[in-house]
Amino acid sequence: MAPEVREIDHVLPARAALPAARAEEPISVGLSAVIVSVLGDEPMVAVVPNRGAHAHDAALPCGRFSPRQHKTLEAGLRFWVRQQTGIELGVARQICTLGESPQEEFPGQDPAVVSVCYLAPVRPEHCGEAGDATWQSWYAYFPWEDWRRGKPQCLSEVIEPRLEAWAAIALEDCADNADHDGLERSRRLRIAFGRDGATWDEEKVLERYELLCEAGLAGDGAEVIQQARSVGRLVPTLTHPVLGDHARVLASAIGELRRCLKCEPIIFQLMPEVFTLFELQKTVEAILGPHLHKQNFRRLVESGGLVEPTGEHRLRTGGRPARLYRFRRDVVLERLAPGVRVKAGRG
Amino acid sequence: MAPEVREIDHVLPARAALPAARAEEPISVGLSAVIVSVLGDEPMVAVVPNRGAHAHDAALPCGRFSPRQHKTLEAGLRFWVRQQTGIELGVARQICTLGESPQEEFPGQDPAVVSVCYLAPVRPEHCGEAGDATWQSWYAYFPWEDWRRGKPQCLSEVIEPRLEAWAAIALEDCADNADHDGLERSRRLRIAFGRDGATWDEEKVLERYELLCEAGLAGDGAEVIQQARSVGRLVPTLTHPVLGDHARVLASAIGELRRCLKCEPIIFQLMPEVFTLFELQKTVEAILGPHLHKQNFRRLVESGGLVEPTGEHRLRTGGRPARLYRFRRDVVLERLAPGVRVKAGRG
DNA sequence: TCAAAAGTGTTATCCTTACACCCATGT
DNA sequence: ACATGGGTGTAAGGATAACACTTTTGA
Repeated sequence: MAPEVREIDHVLPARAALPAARAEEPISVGLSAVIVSVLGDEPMVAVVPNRGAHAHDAALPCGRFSPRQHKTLEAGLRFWVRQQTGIELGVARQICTLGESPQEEFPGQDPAVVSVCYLAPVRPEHCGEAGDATWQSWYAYFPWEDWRRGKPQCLSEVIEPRLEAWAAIALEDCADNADHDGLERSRRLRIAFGRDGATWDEEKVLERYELLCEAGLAGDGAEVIQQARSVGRLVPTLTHPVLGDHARVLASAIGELRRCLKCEPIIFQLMPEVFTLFELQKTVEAILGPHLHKQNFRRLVESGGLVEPTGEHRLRTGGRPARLYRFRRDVVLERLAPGVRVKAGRG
Repeated sequence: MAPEVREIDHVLPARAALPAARAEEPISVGLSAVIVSVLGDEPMVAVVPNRGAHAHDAALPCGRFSPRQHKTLEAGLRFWVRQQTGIELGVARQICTLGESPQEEFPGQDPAVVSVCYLAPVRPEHCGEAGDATWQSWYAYFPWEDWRRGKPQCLSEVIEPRLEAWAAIALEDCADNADHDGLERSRRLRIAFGRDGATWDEEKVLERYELLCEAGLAGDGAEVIQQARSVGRLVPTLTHPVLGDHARVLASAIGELRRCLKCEPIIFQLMPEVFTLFELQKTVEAILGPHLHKQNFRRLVESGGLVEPTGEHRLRTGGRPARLYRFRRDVVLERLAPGVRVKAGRG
């Protein structure tokens, strides 16, 4: 073949001459990181102060991908995270790529942005110094996801009634095109929020957040906080700090973490080298909600070959000294989906 | 805030003045689609003729994302797929985003490419006219993944011996830095290919492909085809047609499909509106490999509420007429992970 | 008549769930 | 002493895997 044929061609074999395919169109590629850890039984995410134009209190660590400087997307991510938080990431897994169109008001001025988003678990012992970054409980952003003390108040008292109303309105307004909005809304509600006999699925974090946004209950959030205050009782407000588009990314990341907790040993990337089974359970529960009672959880994890005792013990646990355990790295050779196989649903 | 503050800032809050963050650097964003279907018990992927410089016989349908023309990444994807194959996509799920650095030989000439890749299942009845595209069995690219007739020959006779050798060489060469290459290699081999007592995990398609590439057994492929022929018997060659980087994408997509088959009703996006349980089983087996015998599969899927009988029957099945079934869309309201819960492993 | 596929029924086994109960430490 | 968490045993229940067997068609 002729030498002037360009590498790019194997990715774009056909119709490269169409206007849609001009290379000159400037696109910038962003990288964002959801850096999670569990500190003192609380699931945390690293956020950095936001200096942008929007009324967001904080943002996820992020930056622009520069192919000249970084060989891979992940290398770029590590660079920005190191820069902004001082954290040296271990593993990072891609969760999604979002496209954001340029603002209508300033056409041609902003390059369009595509954001590649990552989930990066960090052990608690590496969370000490984090530069400008701070750790924030992720339930501060999504209080309805926190079932550790039973069903959250804000769900029953604020979210559910208002979502029902929102679905009902749609039913009246467009009763004719049923499968489009009306029926769809209440159906989505049932699925995402476990209404009406359906079960709450802790993995559907993004679905729930998107419904709340559509219903005006999350997103910019101002309206909701007022609503919550007007109830007159102590009601958790929805979305204290505002993350803007990054809230969607955080929601995806939480969902993904909850999902893969069950079939991969990813939980051990959030644990210190040695730990007690109780600590492990608390960490799992921080992420998923309460699930198993002690005895069964222990059996599950020990007889499942996920952990092995170190022989050491930990004193001052509040009770009897506890055996210390470590992750048994060989599980991945023996079992097929070596996660914490807690059953989705109550426990 | 001042009006000249740009929208982009909320994505890039910090250190925007660093050289790494220049907006002028040209990056092009590609979109690729792995369009899968199951035609006559064979899992297929849509490929288009490759007009590029490389010796690839074909490529996945793909194109460049143009934010001016398409509101979202998915809209862009649909555009290119329609253009190149005539197929109107139903659902499409993102599977990964790959970064590809510019070629060293032509510095500054090629804009760097980031590819966002999608998996799109298509029903067999929509596969008739596909423009320039053709349907290719995905096992043509990855014959070692096809366990429908037992363990594939090419695995035992070509791949396994050569991979073992490849791992052994590394062990000798660098016996000192054990955890880096040597031990790593044989460990990865065990995990990906189920060697040495470990079980074959059908979901690890990408891991296997990457190992084969590293070992020189896949990728450009020429060497392997020679090897396979030299055996003298009828041995399936590895990677007949060559897809270049798109093979990685295809591998990811197959893995993802196999994964989510088990916990989502995605299989029904590959089935016609009505079908027999046998057809359903054949489709599942085409994707995963053989797993359950008939009776248990039927019970699983029927008592699991995934399907409901239509009341109709299909004649000329080769045997007794079979009941026709349809997908019960309400499962998603009742069950938590409503997939075809076939156990990973033999059946 | 036979092969092939559709169906029915039953049993053994494993895994999960749930409950009851004892142990060791710090306050 | 008692609260708190650590740790053991065991029985009930449900889901799955494996088996054997009958039915109905087309060639």
